Amino acid sequence: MAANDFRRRVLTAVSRIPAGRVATYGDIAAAAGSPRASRAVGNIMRECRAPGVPCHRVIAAGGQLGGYGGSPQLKRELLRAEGIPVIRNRIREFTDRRWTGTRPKGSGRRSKATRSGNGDV
DNA sequence: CTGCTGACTGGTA
DNA sequence: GTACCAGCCAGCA
Repeated sequence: MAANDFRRRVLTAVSRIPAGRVATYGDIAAAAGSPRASRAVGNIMRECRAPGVPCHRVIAAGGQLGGYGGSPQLKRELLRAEGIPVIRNRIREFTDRRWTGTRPKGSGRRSKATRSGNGDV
């Protein structure tokens, strides 16, 4: 089943995040093949059993830090140490630093309809 | 802009 | 089939 497979994709996607950049759970989920599985990604990240997976580089959407097992503030320091200034609970220039995995950043950005029946999928 | 609430989804155990 | 989770988005104050 994809249980192990999905997890592996998520871990791989996270490990692909270059230093100095950040990705959101949603981006990781999308990179894993399920753009709506952001929650599931968070679940997997929490276990964080795989090495080489900088879960601290994975943050919530909007540039928010999101959570972190044990020490959320540690995450903030780690990001800051990588060259990512964090103000309060948000990443500075987040939109410019967010790494989507393989998607250009200058692309769309909520234009209209997104949640309503848009005949997508 | 910031903060909180509410309703939703997707995957794991 | 149920419960759990480190989210995401939209709306409101």
